[in-house]
Amino acid sequence: MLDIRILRQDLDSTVTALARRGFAFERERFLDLEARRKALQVRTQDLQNERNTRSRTIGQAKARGEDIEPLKAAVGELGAELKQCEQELQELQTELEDLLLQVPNLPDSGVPEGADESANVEVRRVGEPQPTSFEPRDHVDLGNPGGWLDFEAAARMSGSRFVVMRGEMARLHRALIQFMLDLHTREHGYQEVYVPYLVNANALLGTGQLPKFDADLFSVHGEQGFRLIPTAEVPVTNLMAQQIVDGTDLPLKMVAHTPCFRSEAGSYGRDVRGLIRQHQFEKVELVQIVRPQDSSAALEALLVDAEAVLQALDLPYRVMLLSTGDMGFAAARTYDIEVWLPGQQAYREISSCSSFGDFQARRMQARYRSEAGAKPELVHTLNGSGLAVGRTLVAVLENGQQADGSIVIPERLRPYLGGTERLVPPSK
RNA sequence: GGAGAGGUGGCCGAGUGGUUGAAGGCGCACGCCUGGAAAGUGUGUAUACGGUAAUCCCGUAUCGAGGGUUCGAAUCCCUCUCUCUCCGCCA
Repeated sequence: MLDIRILRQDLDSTVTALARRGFAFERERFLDLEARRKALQVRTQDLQNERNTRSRTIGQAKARGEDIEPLKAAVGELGAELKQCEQELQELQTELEDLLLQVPNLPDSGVPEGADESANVEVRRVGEPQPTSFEPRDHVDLGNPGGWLDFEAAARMSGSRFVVMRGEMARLHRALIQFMLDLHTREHGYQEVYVPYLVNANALLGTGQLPKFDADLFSVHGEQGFRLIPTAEVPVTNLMAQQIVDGTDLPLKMVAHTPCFRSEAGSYGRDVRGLIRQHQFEKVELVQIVRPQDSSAALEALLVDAEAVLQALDLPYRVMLLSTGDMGFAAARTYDIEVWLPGQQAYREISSCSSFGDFQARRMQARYRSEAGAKPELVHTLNGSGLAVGRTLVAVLENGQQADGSIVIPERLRPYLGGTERLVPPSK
C-alpha cells in the first residue's frame, strides 16, 4: 500500500498519478476521513493522558494510605467518553486502512501511459521464428498422440482448464522444472526454497492479492481460511513478513518451483483450448528482496535471468514494457516476456517481471537496517516468472515440431531427458 | 485427536494489579583507557501513530492476537493462535 504520508503531503499529484493507471482515488472521502480521524485521535489521546495521570495519582495516594474513593469516582466520569472515543477512532482507522488497501501502487516514472496492452512498448526482440516447410500445428494437436496431453481425461475428473500428461510429455514437463531451477541456482545465484502451497489471508494481503482479488483465488474448506497460492510470489515474498534483516544480508535472491492455482473468474472463453490458461499449472518463480536504491537495477537483472531460460532453450521471444493500464495492482514497473508460438503465429506471455517498490513491504512490514543501530527501513521487493512451465512446454513443442509430428529437444534440455534428442509420438 | 508446559525488547532472561517501555545480561553504537588492539570502564541503545514542516520536544499505543474485569493490567478472567514435551495416528 501507499505511504499515507504522501497522500497527506502530495494529495493532488498522487491522485493524478493514480489516474494515469486508471484508478479513481476517492479524494473527498479520504479528506473527510482524515479530518475526522485527526480530531478524534487528539481528543482520545487527551482523555487517555488524563486517565493515566489520575490513575497514577491514585496509586501514589494509596501508597500513602490515603482515602482513594473520591479520586476513583472522578476518574470514572472520564470512562464513558473515553470508551466512546476509542471505539469511534478504531472504526475510523479501520475504514481508512480499508480505503488504502484498495489503492494500487504508483507507476514508476518511465512507464508508458495507456489504458491497456495496446500501449505496451516493445523493448527488444531476441531470436528468429524458424520458418517451416509445413503448416505448424499447435501443442494440442502435437500432444494428442498416445495421450501425451489428455485434456478429456482431466475434464472427466476435474472439468475444463486441467490437463493430464503421460509418458515422455510428463517427463519433459518435469525436466523443464529441473532445468530452470538448476540454471537459476547454479548460474544466477538464487537460493532454492520450498514453501507452503496453502496460505492464510494475511499473506495474500501482504503481496496484494487481497482484499481486492479474492475472486481470482481458490479457497479451501475448513476453519483455517486457507487459500491455494496463485503464484509462489505469495509464500516466498512473505518469508520477509514481519522481519527485520541486516542490510549486509541484502539482496536476497530466491527461486521456488510451485504449482499455482487460479480460478480464472471472468476469463470465460479466453484461451479455452490447450495449456495456455489452466486452473493448475507449474511455475518457477524468482523473488528478490533488495535495498531501495538497488531495485531499478535489480529488475533489469531479474529480467535478464528470466530471459536466459528462453535463450538456453533457443526459443524466440520479445520483451514488453507494460503500460500503466496493463500493470498489476501492486506493481510499479513490469516487463512481460512473450515467447513465439508457431501454432498461434503470435507472441504470448510466458513471464512477468515486476518491481513493487515498498508497496508490498509496507503491507507485510518487511524491513532492513542499513547499518547496525540504524532505524529499520522498508525493503523493496521484486519477482518474475522464470518461467511459467506449462507455457514453456507449449513453446518447446511448437517451436521444436517437425513435419512428422516429432519434437526436437533443445540441446540444453537433453541431459535432463537422458540424452533424448527428439520425442517421437507414440504410434498407436 | 488426548495430556502437559510455554510465547516479554536484536538475542537471552527477571517481573502475579500502581511513576515497568519494562530489572539484569549479551549484542550493538559512541567515549575513556592504550603506541595500537584485547581486556577494563562510562554513556547510550524498540517500534508505530499523533501534536508539528521537524532527526529535538510532548503525548498515545504496543510484553503472541483479540475480548473482558479494574480508577489502573506484562501481571487476573475468557477465546484464539503458535512453539515445545509425552501418548495416539500417519507419509
